[in-house]
Amino acid sequence: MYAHRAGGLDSSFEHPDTSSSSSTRAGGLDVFLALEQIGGRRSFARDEAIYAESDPSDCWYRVLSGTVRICKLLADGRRHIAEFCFAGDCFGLPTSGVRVASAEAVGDVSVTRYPQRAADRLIDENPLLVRRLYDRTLRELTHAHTRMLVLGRMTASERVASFLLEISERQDAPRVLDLAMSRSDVADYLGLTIETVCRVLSGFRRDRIIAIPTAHRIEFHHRDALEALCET
Amino acid sequence: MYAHRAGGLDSSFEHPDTSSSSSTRAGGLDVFLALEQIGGRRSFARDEAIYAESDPSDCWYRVLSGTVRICKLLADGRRHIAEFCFAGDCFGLPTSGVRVASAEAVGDVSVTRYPQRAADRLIDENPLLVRRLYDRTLRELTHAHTRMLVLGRMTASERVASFLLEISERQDAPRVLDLAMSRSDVADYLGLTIETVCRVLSGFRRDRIIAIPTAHRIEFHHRDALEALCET
DNA sequence: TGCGGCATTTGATCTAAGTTAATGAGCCCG
DNA sequence: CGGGCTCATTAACTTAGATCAAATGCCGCA
Repeated sequence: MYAHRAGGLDSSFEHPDTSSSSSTRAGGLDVFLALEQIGGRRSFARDEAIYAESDPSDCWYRVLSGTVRICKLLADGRRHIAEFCFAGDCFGLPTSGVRVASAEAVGDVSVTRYPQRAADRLIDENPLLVRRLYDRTLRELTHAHTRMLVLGRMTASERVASFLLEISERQDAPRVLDLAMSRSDVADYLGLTIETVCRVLSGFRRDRIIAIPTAHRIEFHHRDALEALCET
Repeated sequence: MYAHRAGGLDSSFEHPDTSSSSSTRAGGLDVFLALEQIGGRRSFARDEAIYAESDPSDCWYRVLSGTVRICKLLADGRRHIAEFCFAGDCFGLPTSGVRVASAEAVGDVSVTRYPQRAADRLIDENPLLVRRLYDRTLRELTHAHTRMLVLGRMTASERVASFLLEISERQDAPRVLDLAMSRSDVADYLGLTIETVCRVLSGFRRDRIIAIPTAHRIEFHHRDALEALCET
């Protein structure tokens, strides 16, 4: 349930963990290295927009450092965060010519930017690359399905527990958690309000399941209690 | 908002609408025709399982006729429907060796079944096929993001309105809607209860936005009112 | 045509989470 | 070092939607 690591926008090019038996090299050419060549580095400050909804979509990105949030807005300002992207994660892959969500820097962020045209050419030339991107996207889709279950059917406590475990697994730190994002980001990711997120976290702390030394640091005392909460 | 057609598990092989400039033919071989060759036909009765969660995943499917639901369950029986698949839609594409959701026939259903091994071989030989599957999966991911917004941030009325419009667009019938699925399926798709779905539909009927001649048939009288409800 | 069973609808409460509001804790900058 | 931010937390109250309960309607079948 909470094992999102393989599902999200993660998995670096360098450490593919797909079931594909294909080698990374094709005719002596490292296709992923080639992809790195065409990417340019960009930096964004906290809360800066990387792209906005309805922008033309002519490139995609990979996070080098920091955290990115992918957001969708309703007309009245309600916000939903579709995904958080950490170092190694890709985002903004093209589904049409126009962005269907915005991307913003949670803190200071640096990314590699891949122009669509050049990446497309590379993709057309390198079947392995498509295969890799395809496998990655299928895993993202699995993650999306898990998130739908969370948003559609889980209680506030279950959502927060699954969030803590998900982020912890993606950060690969089982005992402690550094949250780059605000309570408001967490709430919009989980379909809750800030206040509910706070109340649930305080509840977990009262029950000695976690400690919260500072607002953005969580220590796990009874990880099993959190795991029990989001058992499928 | 409600324009899910391009997003879902739809788009037949015959009518690709991707931005890929590649032709369907490679060296005179129609790769999609080849894919059809390796598929075997299967039929399932109403409520029959096509596969179950945690089953080994050694094939995938394409709907020929009828409607399929993709479900995930929580330990205590809470259910979520990740997707409805109609004629032409694919489902059960492999993300790992094990099913992460179950697939069930909503009514009587017939499908084409593609053995994983043979399809994989075909995919390794035909870069165009991966490219097509990749594009399709990216569109599914976009649809999944829209669904997350619906589940995370929309009210009951907005969810039901977006559902009616989504299904109507996928069925390509703008004035009338035949729902293959029960109220319970709709509720589990939208993260609501049966009763709430009924109440919202009754409300729409009271407001003369729709008519409900039979429980499984909806007529649109003021489509614009539904569209206004789920304006992003 | 009438009967049984299931799905749907409607109504009456209940409650989890939202809303509103007040307070507290960092933290940046002068 | 201290004042004024913003963000987080806590508490009081409200509400949308869930739950519980009771018709109602519809369809297959004898």
